[in-house]
Amino acid sequence: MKKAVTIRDIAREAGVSSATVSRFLNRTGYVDQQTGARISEVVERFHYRPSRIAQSLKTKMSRNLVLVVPDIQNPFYSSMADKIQNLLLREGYTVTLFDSGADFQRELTCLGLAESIGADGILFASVWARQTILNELAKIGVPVVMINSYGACPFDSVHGVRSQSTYLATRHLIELGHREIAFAGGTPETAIAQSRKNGYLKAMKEAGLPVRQEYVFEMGFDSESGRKCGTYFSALTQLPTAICCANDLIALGVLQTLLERGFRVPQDVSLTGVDNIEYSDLCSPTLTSVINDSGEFARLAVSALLERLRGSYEGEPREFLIPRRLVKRASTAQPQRKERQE
Amino acid sequence: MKKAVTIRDIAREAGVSSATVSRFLNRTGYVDQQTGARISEVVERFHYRPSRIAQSLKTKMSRNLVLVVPDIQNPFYSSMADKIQNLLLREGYTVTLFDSGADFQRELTCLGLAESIGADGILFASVWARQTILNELAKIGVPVVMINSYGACPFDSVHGVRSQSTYLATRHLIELGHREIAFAGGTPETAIAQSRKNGYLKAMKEAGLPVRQEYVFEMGFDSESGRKCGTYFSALTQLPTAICCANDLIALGVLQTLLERGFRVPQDVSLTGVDNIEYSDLCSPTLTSVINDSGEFARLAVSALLERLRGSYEGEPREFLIPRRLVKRASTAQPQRKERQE
DNA sequence: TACAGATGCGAAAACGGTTACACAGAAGTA
DNA sequence: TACTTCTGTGTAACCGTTTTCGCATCTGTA
Repeated sequence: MKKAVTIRDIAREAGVSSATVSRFLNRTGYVDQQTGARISEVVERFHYRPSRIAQSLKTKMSRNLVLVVPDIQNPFYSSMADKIQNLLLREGYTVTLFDSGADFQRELTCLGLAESIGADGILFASVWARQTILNELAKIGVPVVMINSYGACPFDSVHGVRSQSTYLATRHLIELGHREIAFAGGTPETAIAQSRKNGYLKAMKEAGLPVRQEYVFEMGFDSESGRKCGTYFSALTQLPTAICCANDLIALGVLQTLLERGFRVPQDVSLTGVDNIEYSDLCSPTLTSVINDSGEFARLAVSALLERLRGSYEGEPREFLIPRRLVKRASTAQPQRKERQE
Repeated sequence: MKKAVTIRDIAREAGVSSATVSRFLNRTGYVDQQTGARISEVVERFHYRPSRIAQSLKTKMSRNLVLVVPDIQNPFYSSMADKIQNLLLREGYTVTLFDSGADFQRELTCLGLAESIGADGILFASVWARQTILNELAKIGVPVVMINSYGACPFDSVHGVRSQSTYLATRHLIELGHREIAFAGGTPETAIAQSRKNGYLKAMKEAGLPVRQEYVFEMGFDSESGRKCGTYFSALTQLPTAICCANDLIALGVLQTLLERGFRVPQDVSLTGVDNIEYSDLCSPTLTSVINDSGEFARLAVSALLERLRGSYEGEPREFLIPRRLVKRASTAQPQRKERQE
């Protein structure tokens, strides 16, 4: 039902052996000009394409890599996925993309799949980079690059400077004069949520500002969570003057909810996000954010993986840090409401 | 360097033949309780996973499908991709995702790749569904479902009702009282851009409204194009009172540019998009749009493809039409400026 | 002339599974 | 009892490549 034409068909038609065809196609070993031309012609005429599957079986190289992301609908990841795919395609690799839904079990499932489809390597943006996961990865035995999974691991990894994003955002808010700064966090217990929260806490602590229990709200990393978050904060008797969000999607959700409720941004409350996704510059007010350069993530992750695949680097696990930079936009301003009276 | 443990290792260890192991693993043919348990144990102990590659070679089924989209960063497609992937994973299929960048040559490249990796089927959101492409698809010889590629084709296809989206949007604007309605189109010459433009033209014609040359601007389907578009329109001596955009990304770009230039939306100009992406409800003013249910696209496309794969449907190509629905939001209102004086 | 190396090619053995076929014993049935 | 059918298993061929040998020629050089 599928392909009918094999290398042997080509060989027969061209009057040579399949070995010669193979050698010609892969430019490995000698083959006569004439013969080559003949093969070439037959290949063309038969619309022959060698079966990657058979090749993989023989060479134990599938030239297929697996990329696992927690949420392909998050623009940071879709943009990164896009760039990774382009970079790898150029090197002759295809990419099988899995969306783990930020779920621990599904992350494991994805790894199982990665193993059975015979991926040559794995790019893993894991939010649950626990021991179980790391063990599983080790068992598979192919090169791995961890993306955005904070925490020690025996693989190459690329991520932003730990806690820097929310730290920068919170510092910015503090410098503007805010004292009542809330935090809208991501999926609790994940390393990345932890890291983002720590950045906020660190900045607050450094400034000698207290962190009020009710000013920390943690849900998920999507805009829906942001909405819930916005609902929660706007229901407080005392609205914070600023909210530092763990990423832009959350911030957008918060932003919308606040506007719906009649609050003004940034007059009533300032807002910051992280990732600098396209939409943080398309909403209004535009969103102050922290650049998380998905292209840079892609480039570093891919080049690290390629080096491992080629064997051009075989040393200790490397850690690639990507510096962030704050982008001030319209959603942050000096606090205009009176400080709350105690 | 990669996997070492094969089915024969398991067989030897369990004291049976590889045939029995295979039968047990695939629940095909009889195998004794005891024997099964023994195999199971060995499989576990050796952390054995059958090689999908070898399986594919033998069965001529890779259980891998290819999905080609024009722009994975477009939320409509990333959302659709996500849903498609989930649906197919449940059926035991993995999906390899390609981003064609809405480029004709790359669409061809993707098909070539799909063929060589031995995809069992193809879900193809093609913007260039021309004869060359259709021929190539036919040559591959696996089931194909075309997504959003208007125009006759010999494969199952799923798309919105032709021209309906922008037609609904334009009608809405007309009903609000607009007469000077501009159109911000997508990549010219693509079938989908054509279709969207036709919807606009049709509504205008029906209402007896003239379409002014300078009120039609066509670029691409992304927000950057939208920005260019916004710049263009705002430079006109006479701004239209409404702009119908070919999708939400364009609309968001237009929206931002207009706001930057000091125009008010919808007071100075009303704006509509298509797709109803998440962000059309997160920006402000929220964007009037036309629902393009990516989940419905995913479901229909997947079920059509599965039927073909299983052979449970083998008849003529089917065309699945997905109806749209307008979502009125804050970006559209009655025109408030005086009609232009001629 | 003789020999080493380069060139061109084919036979056949893998790679790791699936499956058609064969066979034997157990169970059911007439 | 004699037959069929059902169970349970092994042998071996095969899927479409790559690749190791080995064997010819051909070329250049001493």
